[in-house]
Order: sequence, then C-alpha cells, then structure tokens
Amino acid sequence: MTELLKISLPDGSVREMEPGSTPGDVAAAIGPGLAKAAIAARVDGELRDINRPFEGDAELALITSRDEEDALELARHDFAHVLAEAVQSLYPGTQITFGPATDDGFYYDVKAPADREPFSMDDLPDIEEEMRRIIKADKPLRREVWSRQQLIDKWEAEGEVFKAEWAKELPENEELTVYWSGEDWLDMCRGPHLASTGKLDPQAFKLTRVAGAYWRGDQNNPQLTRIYGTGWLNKKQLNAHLTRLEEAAKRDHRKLGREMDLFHLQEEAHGSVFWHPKGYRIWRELEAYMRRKMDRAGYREIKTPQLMDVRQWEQSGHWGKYAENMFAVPDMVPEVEELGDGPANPSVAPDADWMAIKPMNCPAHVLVFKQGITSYRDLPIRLGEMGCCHRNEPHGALHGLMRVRQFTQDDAHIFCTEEQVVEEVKAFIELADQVYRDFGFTYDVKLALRPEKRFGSDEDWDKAEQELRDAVAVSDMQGEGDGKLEELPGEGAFYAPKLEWHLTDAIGRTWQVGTIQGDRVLPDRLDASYVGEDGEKHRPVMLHRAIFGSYERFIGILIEHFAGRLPVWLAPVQAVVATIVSDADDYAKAAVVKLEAAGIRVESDLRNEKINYKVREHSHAKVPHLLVVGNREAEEGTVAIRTLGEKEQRVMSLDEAIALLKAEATPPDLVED
RNA sequence: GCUGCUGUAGCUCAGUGGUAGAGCGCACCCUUGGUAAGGGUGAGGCCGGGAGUUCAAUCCUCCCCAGCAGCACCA
Repeated sequence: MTELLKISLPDGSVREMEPGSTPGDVAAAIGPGLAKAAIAARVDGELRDINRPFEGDAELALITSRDEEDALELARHDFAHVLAEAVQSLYPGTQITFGPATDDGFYYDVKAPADREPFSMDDLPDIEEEMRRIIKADKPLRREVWSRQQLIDKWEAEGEVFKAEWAKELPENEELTVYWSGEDWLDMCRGPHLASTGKLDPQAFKLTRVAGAYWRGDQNNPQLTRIYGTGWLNKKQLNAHLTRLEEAAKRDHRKLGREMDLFHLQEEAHGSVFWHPKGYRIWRELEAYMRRKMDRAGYREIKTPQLMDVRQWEQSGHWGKYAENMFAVPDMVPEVEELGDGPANPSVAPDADWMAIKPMNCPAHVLVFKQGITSYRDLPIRLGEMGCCHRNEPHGALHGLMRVRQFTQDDAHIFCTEEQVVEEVKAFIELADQVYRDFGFTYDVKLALRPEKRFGSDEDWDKAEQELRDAVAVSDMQGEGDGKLEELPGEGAFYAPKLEWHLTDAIGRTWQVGTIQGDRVLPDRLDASYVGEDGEKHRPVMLHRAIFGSYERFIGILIEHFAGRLPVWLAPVQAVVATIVSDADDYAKAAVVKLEAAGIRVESDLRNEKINYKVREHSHAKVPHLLVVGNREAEEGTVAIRTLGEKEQRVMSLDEAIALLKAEATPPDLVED
C-alpha cells in the first residue's frame, strides 16, 4: 500500500491524494467548476502545469483566469510557442530561438530559411491565421523531461543551430524539459504552460510588428527577426488594450504640443525645448503655483550657477562617475580658424581648464549651506531652486518633453539633524499629496532600497531606509492608490534610498515624478556641518526632493493626462470672444477689455468667418470657454458661453460670465472654501 | 548607445533617374453667416547634410545628423 500525498490548500485544509496525481486532480476532487476554471497551479510557490504530477507533499494554490497576472503570463508564453510553431509550419526550414512574454504580449526570435527574405509585416496575417488554426486544434501541451544529449541530438538533426548551441550550454544535472504541442512539434522550455493550445482565446491576440534582433543580443552574432504580438485572456481585454493604444496616440503630447502651439523641438538643439508663448504660459502658472506652495512650506528660493569648475564635480563624485552624461566647457576663448565663409574650426588648448554644466543642483546647494557657520538652532534649512540642469542622455532615450537634455527641476534640499528627518519627510509627503491631488492624480509611493554599488556604511543605510518607512507610516496621504508601500530592492541611488511617487494618469499609465532621498553621503564628501548644542561640529542629513520632477516632463504628463483639455487655471487661453457678425465687433472688444481687467486670459476672434468655423477651430485648440456674441448679445449685454466638451450653450450676462470664469481660473491652492 | 524604420511646403502625406504634387493652414477677394469645415484666387519647397555612381540624383550607393518604435540607460 502506497502512502498518500498530503496537499495543503490556501484555506488551510489538507487533501490526501494518490501518488502521481496532479493539481488538476485536486481541482477535480474539489468540484467540476474549479476543474474547468483551473489553468495552472502554484506548487510550493512555483508556478507549474496543471497536469504535472506532485513529487511529494506540497502546498498548492490553483490558478484560474481570475489570477490575472499569472494567467496572462501563462497565456503570453503559450502564444509565443504557438507563434513559433505557426512560423515553422508555414515556412519549413525556419529556425527558432527564444520567445518570452512581455508587458503586453510576447515575441519570438526566428531566422527565416536561407532561400527566403527575413519576415516582414506582410507575413503577419498569414502567421496569425496559422496560429488560430493551431489554437483551434486544441493541441495538448505535454511536458517531458529530456537529457541534454537528447536535446542536442534533436536540434542538430533538425538543423536548429541556435537551439543546439543553447542546449550545449545547459547544465548537465538539472532537469531539462521540452513541451510537446500535440504529437508533431516541440520546443525546449522550462514551462509552465497551459494544458492545451485550446485554452487560449484565438481572438485575444494580434501580431503587431517585426524588428531585427541579434542572436543573444550581440551584434557580432547573426541577425534574427523578432516577431512581436500583443496577447490577452480574451477579446475584450485585447480590444481594451488596442483602444488604450489609440487613446494614448491621440493624447501624445508631441502631437498636441504642435496642434496647440505650445512648444517645438528641432535638431539644432535636440533634446532641448523651444517653449512658445502658450506653452510657457502653462509653465509660468505651474511655477507660480509651486512657488506659493514652497514659500508656505518654509522653503527659501535660491539660484545657483550653471557652470562650475570640474574640480567641484570631482569632489562631489560626479565627475568620476557620471562624466559621460555631463556637458563640459573649456574655460577659455577657443582658437577659431577662419575658413572664409565656411565653418570655423574651433580648437581648445591642451592645458585648458574645464568647467561643467550642472546635471543637478545638489552640490551648489551644499555650497550655499556651507557659507558662514550654521547652528543647530537654524535647522532645518530648506533651500529651493527652479534649477535648470543639463544631462547628456543617450540619444535613443530622448522623447518629446518626457526625456530631454535640458530641464528645470522644482528642486530643493533640506538640511536637518538626524532627529528632524522623519518629521521633514512627513511634511514633504503631505505637501506632495496636496499637489498631486490638486492636479487630479492618484499615486503609489515606492521605496527604492540600497543598490549594490553605493557609498556609505551599512548602518547609515539601515537608518536612512528605516526613516523613510517610518515617515510614510505616520503621514496622512489621501491621493494614494492601494496604500501599500512597495519596496524596490537595489533601486536606490548610490548615495541614498528614495521614496518615489508614481502617478496614475487618466488612461491608467503610470509616471514616476516626485522623490525624496535621505542622503548622508554628499554632506560628508563636501564637508557640510553645523554646530550642535554641544558646541561640536556635526554632519547634517540632506534630503533631496522634487514634486513635479521637471517642468518639461510634468507638463508633458499634464497634456496627456488631460488630453490637452487643461483645467481653466492652467489653460494658456482661458476664453475666446467670437463674433457672429461684424456689427458685434465693438461689443466683443469691450467684453475682452472687461475680461482682461478681471485677470482672464482672453482673446478675441473678429474674423470674417462663420460661427461654425470658429467653434470648430477653438474647440480643436482646446480653449475651455468660447464666448459667442452676435447682435442679440450686444443688445442685451449677454454672452452665449459654449464650454469645451459640451454641446449646449448657456446665455448669461457678461458680468455673470466674468464671475464664472474668474472662479474657474483660480488656482486650486487659492480657492477659498 | 544598439537594432529596425523614417526624413519631400508651416502641418499630414502622395510621387518620379530628366530639379515636384494633394488636403489642411496662410494671404487676398466674394460672402455678415447663430454653435465642429461657405466659395474663389494666390503665395509658399536647395525633396535632412555631405560624398559617390551617372550625360543627368529628391529618387541608386556610402557616410553623417535628426526623428519614430523597441532595447539598454535614467546618478
């Protein structure tokens, strides 16, 4: 008589199963509904096939499509296999390599047969069709343990040089597995997989594009074709994803920035923004808002140099570590060789002194702190700066306003005693909460912990990390997401752990913007100190912090979050007075004068165009309120207000309209309850 | 920085080995029209930069630059 296996379930119950039974058998024993719904299993924490037998007593959690994260991962991995099978079935002689799941789908790297062009977009419809055929055939996906030699022989026999190369590098002793799809195709794979191809929804995936990729990511290796797809659990999810992509494309800040005449970029200054009057208006409103917030929170604003001698950057540690991202400038007049009308050839003497444009503000803030002698009575000292920084980012990383080479941070550094850290971080957490809520964002806070390469002692890191945890615990946050503090091991800066604010925008994307970091390294390197109660010198803790992150990026996020329809207080043009007939011109002009006097950013549109045309144009320009005036309004002293996004107009007196606009144009921090 | 793709009028894009076209926008004329495109006429381009092949290059080849997508990166 064999001994039964003890399988414990998440609810604490234990089931006794025959040896050789599988998670699927457990599901069936619990009930037919679950047997049908279970698609995979977590056995002792490891995600496994539903039909893989237990190897002993185990803790079991059954996975259904409700466990979305696991289910998606499995489905995408399966889609990748089906993709590879489909390609080989359609184009015999194609070699397969690897095919993992991605954030929204899957890809597979393949090499087309020698007698064929690499695969292109044109091949995708055929491949999709073949994939649907394989899914509909509901081929069982069966796990089998093979020896390494067996794998090598199989791949070599089939001319799969990439797979064979990989198999040869697999460890000798580990259990190596293949997955059969039906009886006629298999791939080397660690698994797990769904029970059969039919578990996939044939309407829940779409092949999206092809790209070149090198074998094992090395450009000295042969080039493969990577076929990308997006994959989901059902058609509804797929459609939602495709709609989200379309919606995101419509909101693209680069497109809206051009259409709304906010800014432009051009190659002569790539990575730096040319702000147009309307775009800079948004900037100025944000800046004024942030100044009010910081003034009230006890910060004092400073302005520090763009250029500092490289020796200063050597001392701070940046020149050694991050020089490749910094712009350096010779501290001399370059020799210029005149070449007629042609280009001048500047040259720099070999003994030139070098200066660097600041990539961050912190060292300069320490230098301000260090002027004179600071008493513990003066702490905390909060130094803020709208700090314009330059970083020479990898060119492939540049992206509209989101990743630029010149940007301005809403930066500040708080110098305080160790005892004051938690209190200061708490105050910052609450300040950030107010700000993000004013813009209608929810957010998650994450804690990035010490990286492998770091400065400072482990004791200091223990302290710094715990301070941030403690501050979060005692803070009052209302705009937050699920309220859990996620910790990210290894993601901190080399000098400090950081709290990061990840905003969620109107269509569910997340953006990292704000941060606060508890730094004990830089004050030490730059020898910052204060005189304590004991009359001795002490090191202050330096808190680096920002809420918008950078104005460029934050404006980019706002444009996409609001799809260009900025709240009235931020809108570059808050209202346009548009005439229906030229007889109303004088009335319109008078209305504009009154609106301007009330502080409204208003323009007039007296052009000889039909009102339909004007409505359309100003709607496209995302002007929040259109004040339409014709003979009737001019006689009655009224305006017909058409608000962006609404079909109906409202007629009211000009004075009422001004009061309404004034109220809406008030920044959220100035609204009196 | 890596891979692929792209670069033609202010914008969105056609097109061709013999120096170019549309729609929108812009200017002017007609039209004074009541809530998302009224009509007409016209101006506007070193076809990203450089080199090569060619009788001839916006088009073919090579190099560079920038943009886009992905990757890597983001102190």
